[in-house]
Amino acid sequence: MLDIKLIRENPELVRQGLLNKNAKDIVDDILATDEERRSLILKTDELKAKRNQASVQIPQMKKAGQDTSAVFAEMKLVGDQIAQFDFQLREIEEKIETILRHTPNLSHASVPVGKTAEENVETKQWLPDGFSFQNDFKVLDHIELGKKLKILDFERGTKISGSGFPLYIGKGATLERALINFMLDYHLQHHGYTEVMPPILVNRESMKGTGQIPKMEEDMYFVEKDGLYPIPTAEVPITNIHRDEILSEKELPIKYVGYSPCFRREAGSYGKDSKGFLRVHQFNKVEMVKFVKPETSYDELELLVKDAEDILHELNVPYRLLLLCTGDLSFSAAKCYDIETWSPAENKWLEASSCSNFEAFQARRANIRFRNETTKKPEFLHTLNGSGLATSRLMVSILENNQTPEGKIVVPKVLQKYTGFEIID
RNA sequence: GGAGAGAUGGCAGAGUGGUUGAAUGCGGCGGUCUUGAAAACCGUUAAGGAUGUAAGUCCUUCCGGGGUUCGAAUCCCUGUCUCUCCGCCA
Repeated sequence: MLDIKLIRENPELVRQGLLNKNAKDIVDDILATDEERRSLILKTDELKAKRNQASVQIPQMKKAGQDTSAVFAEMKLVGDQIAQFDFQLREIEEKIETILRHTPNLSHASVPVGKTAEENVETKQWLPDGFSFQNDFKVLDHIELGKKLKILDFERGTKISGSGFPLYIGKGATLERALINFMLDYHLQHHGYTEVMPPILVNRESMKGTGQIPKMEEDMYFVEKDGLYPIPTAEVPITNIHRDEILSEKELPIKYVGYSPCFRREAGSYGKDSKGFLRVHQFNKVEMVKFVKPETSYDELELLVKDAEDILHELNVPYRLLLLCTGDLSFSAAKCYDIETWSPAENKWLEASSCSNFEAFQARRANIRFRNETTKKPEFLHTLNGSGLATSRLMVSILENNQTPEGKIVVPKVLQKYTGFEIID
């Protein structure tokens, strides 16, 4: 959520920021409504002060044996008026709230201005030793490999649940589990995170806190009977760990890493890019979430990206780093790097991680603060998160890049102690 | 799922209609004492909003929503959550 004070004090800055993010310009609407709100507050506060004064006087009058009926009559009227103004005020505040909740975060000054993904900036490409974009043999895609080696069964997954629900079998399931464990362990041992295993059904407040709701409500699964949402990412429960809390400055930064399955409806995306693992309704992800002091959040973002990259170095997976342009940034993000891994069969880069700084946007929505030791006042902290990483697309790259001309898969060295086997054949 | 109890400040915990934004304890912060620390003692310590250059002034908030009343932490209705017992159960 944007800070209404920022809109009040820097309307043109906000206007330009929203334009950069391809978002609706809500500035004038907000300013007018806010004006209305404040004048109403002025009126009600005055009446309430009057009522409070009477409340002090009445007991005194009673004690003195004076007649209070005139005051009662007057205060009755005052009370009715207060009720009326309060009702109006609530409507206005709801209006402001609704607008703000539907308004995306502004991007950071270092983010390139652009309309679409075309204008994202590739900032880095990392290729393993001996890697080549050309192969001397015909590479199979992950679906063919999965079928041939009996490690992935998309047809049966469809039978069990529907399309987009992959079934891992045999060494495929083991490899997936190995990958998750390796990533978790690596972040714990090398990057100083605290492991969490969060609930994977969350309530509406939590979904609002991180910004999936109301804007992206249609893309979310929903268990109507209990009012719970299967999480689209562990970012939701993990960020909400500290919802409505005031943390001490000493505790920061707090860094959590956690594995969870992720559920996304994302309807209306069939055909292109939707086969196999490329777009699924359920996938596994190791997620990193940080709660940090505002002045450190951009340094922490760079570290977060590095943490994700380290995993790919260890796995020896070719990847590139993209700095998203303003128009391609997600709703809540102020700055975001995507990490894309190479798929030789698709002959393209696949997004496997997204590392974002949300600044105070989520913290304001979820009311996550820390007490500034100098001023002694609570302030909104900054939240960040990044996939470290999502397994499904990463699995595409691992399978395809590690296949032999005979169609076998060589398990990456670092995963072997987790899988217990070196080759899938 | 059934029955009962409860939800108050950073935490614990009083308060059952009128200077109660809220006793008390703990914790935090500042000070006295001390070479320093601890202990002891003294003081201080909620959040949000409106207004104002500021000092300040005012308003709101005792789980959420609604009601009764001149006035609600306190009474009534309702929702949510927590705990205890029973049932079911990986």
